[in-house]
Amino acid sequence: MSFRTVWANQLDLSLAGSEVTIAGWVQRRRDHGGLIFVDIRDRSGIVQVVAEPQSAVFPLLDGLRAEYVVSITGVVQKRPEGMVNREIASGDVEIVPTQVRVLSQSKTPPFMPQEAESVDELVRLKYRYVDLRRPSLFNNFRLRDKVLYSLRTFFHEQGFLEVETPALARSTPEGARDFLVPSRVQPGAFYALPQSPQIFKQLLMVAGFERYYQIAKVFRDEDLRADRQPEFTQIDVEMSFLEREDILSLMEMMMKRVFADGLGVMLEDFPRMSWEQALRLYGSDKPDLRAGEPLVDLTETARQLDWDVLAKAPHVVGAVCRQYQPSRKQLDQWNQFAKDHGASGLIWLILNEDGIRTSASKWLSPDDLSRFADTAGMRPGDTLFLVAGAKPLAFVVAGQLRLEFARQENRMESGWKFLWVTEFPLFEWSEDENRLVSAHHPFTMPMAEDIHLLTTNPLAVRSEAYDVVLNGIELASGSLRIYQPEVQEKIFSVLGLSHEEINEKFGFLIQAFQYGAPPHGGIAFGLDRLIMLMAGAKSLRDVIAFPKTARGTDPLMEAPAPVDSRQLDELGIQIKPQS
RNA sequence: GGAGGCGUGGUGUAGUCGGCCUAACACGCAUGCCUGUCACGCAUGAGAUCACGGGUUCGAAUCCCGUCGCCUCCGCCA
Repeated sequence: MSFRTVWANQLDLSLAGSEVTIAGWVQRRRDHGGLIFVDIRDRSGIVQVVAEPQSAVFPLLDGLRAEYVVSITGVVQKRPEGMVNREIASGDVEIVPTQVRVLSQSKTPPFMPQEAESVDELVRLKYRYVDLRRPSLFNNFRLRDKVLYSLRTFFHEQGFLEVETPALARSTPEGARDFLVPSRVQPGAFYALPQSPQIFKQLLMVAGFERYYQIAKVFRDEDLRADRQPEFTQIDVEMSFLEREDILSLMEMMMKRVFADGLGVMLEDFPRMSWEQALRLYGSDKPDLRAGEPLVDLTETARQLDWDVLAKAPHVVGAVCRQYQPSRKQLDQWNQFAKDHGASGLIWLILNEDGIRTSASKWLSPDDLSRFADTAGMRPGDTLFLVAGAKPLAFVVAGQLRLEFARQENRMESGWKFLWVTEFPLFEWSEDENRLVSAHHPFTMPMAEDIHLLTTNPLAVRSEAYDVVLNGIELASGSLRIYQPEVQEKIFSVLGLSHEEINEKFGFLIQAFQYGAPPHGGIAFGLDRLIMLMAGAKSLRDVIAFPKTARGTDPLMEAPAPVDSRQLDELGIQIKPQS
């Protein structure tokens, strides 16, 4: 006797009269004294079982409680006239049981799966297996599986090999804090869990694998957010003998395939934008194209003024809010918003049929005002916010204002707004360390036309790096890699790494590149973020089966946890008392 | 490292400017009644260290100090 012959959502009128066996959990029991209804839930849906007192299995149904696991055999019966439930797939029918097997009893659960939505997340994580029973969560994993299947099919068709790389690797400088794993065999030495399989995948290119991918777990010991977990999954890709364009179009094809297979959505071609453009047009390296029009650069218009605050500002950036007439209080709030984000203040212009109101009426003539309004493309009813300041700041603040306005006023367009951001700077200045650091990572290839600036003006050097941005979220990041050892050494020296450090940290990579490295490049997508966006989930926790809390703990296993002193002894580790 | 929000039966909340709280309501749970429900209905009942520790007070869920936990954001995340 099998546990199950059909899924709950397969039951419909076509099966009326036939005998079936269903298996699942008791979702609810409705006891009418003489008549008992029991809803049975499996991962496909729900079906109603009904029994009258004269039924041989009536006492068994009577004894069922929430979340008992049962297998029920019975005859599918068309529901009486007017008793159809349109809410569930099997709502036309019900099962009249002939055999009820209680496979497993359940204690009263801390919460019912169907009410979990409103339950405290800590409780849900502690009883994650109950939480995961609710369809809305389960469906995220169905989608995740679909996407992974689609990805693997795509990669396989395109000649990629799925290759696993070590989880026990070595700590590398630069980048996020590593999770360390002590070695027992080499006392005092540590492995590091990979922040990405970066070096391994490049070594695979040197090895001639040509096209590699991996659904790779990676680890970063940094503080967490709704969209950040300490361990997460990357779609890691690397390929040889391809130009940047080839890589971008292949990866774009991949995303289109995934959205078609996963959601039935046909994506349009992704627009391209340089990092410089992204900053100037959206004040961000991950523009959200749903949030309306780009910023307007009004620096030139400001130059003509007598008023130094604007005329002498390095940049004056405008954000146009269409059909928006803010109140006095709202204007104050926007001003505070700008200050909170580092601007010295905010100038506003409100255009109406009867003229322009402004916070700068003392300094700007009517002519000045209309020049601004014209240049910014204002129409009656619009509000223009101006931010003056230095290069990144003025754009960034205006960009954040643009975003926040769209959010607050519900102006976000719907849909999937992808874009490529390219030509990132190769280096950034680190105030903390008082030195240049890699913007992407130290193996990123500089753009050929900028190589001559490496020593003279390194901050102006652009790189062959590219990001995929979806709805304002960084989804993927990649680059062409340096494959000439002399260029790599040059980069290391600009980064201020000594030969000893280079040899100690990256010697193996430099050495590998001396044995025939092909031109290569790659990219890594955040799989969890992708699924989160596709599923419309608010947190990564909703697309990871057993996620960690914001403090990095797992309430279910109660990890991390202290270990036995014998384990520490074996590792030669002593715990310092907390000060 | 910093900021904010939250913490009251199993779950969700009310009560929080000190007393009428011997802590309320809904869901859940238990028992009984009920033959067409699907958030079944009705009745009865059990169930609470008011996160933890300290303090103020005649009196603390409520005020003060500290700690812990959860969530969100900034820093951080090549």
